[in-house]
Amino acid sequence: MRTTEESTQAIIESANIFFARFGYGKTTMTEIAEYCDMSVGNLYRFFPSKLDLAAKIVDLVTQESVANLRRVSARKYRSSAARVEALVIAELRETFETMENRPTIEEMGRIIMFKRVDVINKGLADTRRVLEEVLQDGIASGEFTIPKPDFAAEMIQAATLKFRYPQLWSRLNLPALEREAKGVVRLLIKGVQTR
Amino acid sequence: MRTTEESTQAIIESANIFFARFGYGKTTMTEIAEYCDMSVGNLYRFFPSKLDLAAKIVDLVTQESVANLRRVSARKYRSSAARVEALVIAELRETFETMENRPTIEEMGRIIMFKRVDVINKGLADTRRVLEEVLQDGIASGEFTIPKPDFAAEMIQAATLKFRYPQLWSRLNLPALEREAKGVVRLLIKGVQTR
DNA sequence: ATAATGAACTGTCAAGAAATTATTCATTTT
DNA sequence: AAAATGAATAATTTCTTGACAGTTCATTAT
Repeated sequence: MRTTEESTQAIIESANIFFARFGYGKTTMTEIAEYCDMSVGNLYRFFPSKLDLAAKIVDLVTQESVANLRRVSARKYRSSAARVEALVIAELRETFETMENRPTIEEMGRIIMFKRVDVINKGLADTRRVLEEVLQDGIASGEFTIPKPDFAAEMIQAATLKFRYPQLWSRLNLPALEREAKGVVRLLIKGVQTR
Repeated sequence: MRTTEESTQAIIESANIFFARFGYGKTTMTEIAEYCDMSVGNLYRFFPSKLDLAAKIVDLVTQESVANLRRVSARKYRSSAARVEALVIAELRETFETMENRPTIEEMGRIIMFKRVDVINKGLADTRRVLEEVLQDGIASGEFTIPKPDFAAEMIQAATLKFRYPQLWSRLNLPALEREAKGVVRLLIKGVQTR
């Protein structure tokens, strides 16, 4: 006899396994339900639709990604500028690898992007917060002069769009993308460095 | 009795009309040929495939767009920085409008992007050259300090990806996109301005 | 009364057939 | 010989229909 919370967790785990393995489209709600010893009708008492379940998975994947960026940010760097660069490169690598090696996850992300953009925007906002904290540190240390760090973080995020899931718009390989990302980041950093 | 050049031009005009009106997929080579009083077999003596014909149209549309950017660049501005901003905004507006009001052209551009990326890259290179010339002017006037203007132009182009055909990745309306583009451009410009 | 079920209902997908269109080439025209 | 044609060939798209899957709800179980 499971609690509501336990059932919810079991469904999420089951969905995670099936979506990752077979993709969103090929996974049926019936097999997700069966995997946690539940009827498909009962599953709908916990999640109102298949899309909502996928949104939850994408949200969890994104939070995992944000946590990873925080770990990258927490390492030792010689400057806040280097820290910003490390964040952008980390995100480039992670999204590049997702598209290369986890196509089912990437496809699900794309579906969520069209049908549940709020989930994507939340992920972007969380990511942006990590970046903003780094900018704040740079301000505190005197390295950066930024009137509005939240706005600057937003601008940097917009300017580095090309380096998230880059295969969508570029045929460059990862080393070339990293070089380009570093070039863009250097230019942006010069725009916020204390003169 | 037409010359080869005249026949080629007639085909291009015919294709332009039909592709713009009905879209690439819905237009048949037979109707393009008929419109210029030619058999469909003869049409293939001028263009090896339907895709090649579309690539030519996209190329011409792109050259038109580059010429427009040159006109924008040629206006009077108080600074090279303002000129760069005007270029980015002009491209944003033009691509936004194409997606909104000329969906058949946009769709054809997308097909060419996947199947004939060389045409797209050529268009980007031509656009970048306009930007580079503006950067060169800024260097000559002492406004900018840029070691490699061709590289800087490339970086600026990468950083402003979001503002070409923006509806592909954003739900913001045009005014909001312009504000964001200006924010990004200001940051980039601060990265190249003479200190 | 609440929780769970599984078949029915509704909507979507996929495979195969039919229709359409891109392309070729044997034939005709110039 | 070179240019043009239009039907044949090959490839792609569209349509049809049965299968499949998302979702609901009458019924059963707790």
